[in-house]
Amino acid sequence: MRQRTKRANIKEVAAVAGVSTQTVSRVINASPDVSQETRKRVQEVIEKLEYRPSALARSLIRQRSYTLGVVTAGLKYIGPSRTLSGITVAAEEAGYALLLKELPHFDDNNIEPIFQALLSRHVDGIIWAVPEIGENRSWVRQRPVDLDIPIVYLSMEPQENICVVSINNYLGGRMAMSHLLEQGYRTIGHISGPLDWWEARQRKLAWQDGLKEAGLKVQDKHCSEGNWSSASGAQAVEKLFEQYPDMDSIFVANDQMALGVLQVAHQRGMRIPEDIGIVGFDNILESAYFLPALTTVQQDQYHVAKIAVEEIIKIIELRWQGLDPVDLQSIILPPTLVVRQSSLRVKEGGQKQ
Amino acid sequence: MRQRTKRANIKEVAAVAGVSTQTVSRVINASPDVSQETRKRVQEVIEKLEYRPSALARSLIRQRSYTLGVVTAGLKYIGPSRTLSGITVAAEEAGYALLLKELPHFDDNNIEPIFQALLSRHVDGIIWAVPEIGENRSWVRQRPVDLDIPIVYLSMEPQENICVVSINNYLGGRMAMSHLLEQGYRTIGHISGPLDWWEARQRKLAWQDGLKEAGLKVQDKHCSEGNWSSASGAQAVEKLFEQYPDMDSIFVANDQMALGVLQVAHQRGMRIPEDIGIVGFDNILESAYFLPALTTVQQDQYHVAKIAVEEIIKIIELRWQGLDPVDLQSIILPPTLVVRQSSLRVKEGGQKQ
DNA sequence: CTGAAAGCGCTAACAC
DNA sequence: GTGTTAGCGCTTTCAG
Repeated sequence: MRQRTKRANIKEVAAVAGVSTQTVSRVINASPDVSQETRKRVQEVIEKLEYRPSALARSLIRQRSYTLGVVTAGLKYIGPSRTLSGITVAAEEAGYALLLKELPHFDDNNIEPIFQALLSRHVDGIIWAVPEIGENRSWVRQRPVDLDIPIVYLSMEPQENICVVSINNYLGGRMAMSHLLEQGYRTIGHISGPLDWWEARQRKLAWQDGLKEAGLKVQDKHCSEGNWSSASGAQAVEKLFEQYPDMDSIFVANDQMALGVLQVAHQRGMRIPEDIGIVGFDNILESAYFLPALTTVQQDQYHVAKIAVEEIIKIIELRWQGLDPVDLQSIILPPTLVVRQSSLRVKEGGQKQ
Repeated sequence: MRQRTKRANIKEVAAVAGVSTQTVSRVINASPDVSQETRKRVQEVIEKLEYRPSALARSLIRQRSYTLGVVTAGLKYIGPSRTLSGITVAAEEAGYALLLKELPHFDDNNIEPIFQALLSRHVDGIIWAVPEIGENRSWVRQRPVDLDIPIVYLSMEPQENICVVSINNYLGGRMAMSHLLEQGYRTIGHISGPLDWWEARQRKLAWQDGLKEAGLKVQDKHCSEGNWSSASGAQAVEKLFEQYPDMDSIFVANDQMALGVLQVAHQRGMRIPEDIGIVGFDNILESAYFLPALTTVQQDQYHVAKIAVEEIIKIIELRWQGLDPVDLQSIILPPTLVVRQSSLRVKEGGQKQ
């Protein structure tokens, strides 16, 4: 019933055009060594037959697939999916296809099948977009050594001779702290992410160092650990109010937890930012509409992703030319602070509140 | 410096094991026609050489890649990425790899390059996970006809002889309306999504029909159109308060816009759910932590995705066996209502508020 | 049970 | 400029 036409291949085009497959190959690869007439004739046949070269066959013979493997985790959360979106945009721009794998858990360490699936499909490189958590990087020093393709890592502690592209989480935390201090807050608590996450540790460290440098004391009970969710933020802040009654502000390690904090503060009848100042991290789309609008540290995941794709392609190109880049460099990008009402205690002159 | 070992191929394995490549092929494909000893010897060599078959070469000769193309859009938003996550899980389970393409815009109609990129890499099927908007489906009746692989569509109006897997948006809207009516609300407004979205139209229709069936009147000025963002929700509700001062509740077409609504209502000193009841749609993770917690319609995107992957694989298998499924069926799944404080005006006995 | 030959769709290296 | 030969890594006949 349904008419399905099989896609034409290079042989058919060659036969119809009355040339060899090699000549067709030259035409589709824009080789200069073809006469005008031949080129035109072949192109017409290509049009007529709607011939499209097989990327698969090309990959096999060229030993180059123009495909990147992307390994991610927690796509149902907004951070990882924003990153992935940045990767798709950058890859499209660079003319690369994307083979996607999602780990079932953030701390999955069963990476062998992932690598095999990707390698058996001849990806030219891998972008490891899973955040560093616990021991889920234990393989990094071993695995890539016998790999003949490059890997670029996102969101992990930079190491010797691997390429990491990441936001500077520590700097972001310091920016949040400086802002709170400028606003006159002095007893600043912290709600951290899960401390087996590298990013969570970086942000917490910034809180500690920020206080220390301001000559303020840091105590364990001034910090509470959440799991990034709004629920955990609500729970953590309850605990913090108990352990640290004098607290006048909180640096919360992400926006979702900050949302939970806002809810609890509201229930307790606390005014924000007067009674308690709040700064989040991430700048998710909704944070401008929290009550009150949330001050937060913005990570430009699009930019990170773009750089990561460009970096890996650069390495692929170099290797292809036989030039192995001797020292792989990590790239750490600065975040930006987005000031909104939740922390704006000092009303400045022209300051839009 | 760095030692990179090229991956072994089937020839090397055959040579080392002292057999032909076909025998190796039989072993890796678990064919029964190999003697125990030969099999064992070959397997040992495979281990030693860490041989892994090339999926690429296999795809070429078998004309089957065990790879699905996924086309998505708006990955930076939570809906599309939850869907994608469901697809990755289901595909992994089924042993299929995923080639990912993201359209630059939701209403992109330049689909030819997308198809070519996917087809040239020999995907076995395509999951079109872009919501139906405006004319971005104009190609559906044409394009797939001359395609020799199946397509399954998500989030679109079911049509003859194509396979759509979707949540029943209309039913979800009706559930929201029934709930509000049960709670005694009578003057129910609606904030719709952009009406060029099929899903937005379905939800609005449910609002209209819900009112009509309850014997209540429907007026244009009782509805305002947003663009799914919190900002637009805030704007839409301002307009609605003006146009419909008697309004006692609002069915908002998604949770993000509902967040904007909550903010405006709060600023106006309105109590929720007493002065105004709010129901959202989507059940995003944060909605349980809005102020107050948001009643909403839950879409199980994981389930939709799982069904979609299973369906497409079923069709692929059938075609592979030469049995073209004559009539492609669409599958429409029911959502569920999640009741929270924002709409709970009637305090029942055992009802947890 | 095993192997030889052919070929999936394309391109590299060489002839002419 | 163009065609021929060989082969990427694998599987599918078909002999034996």
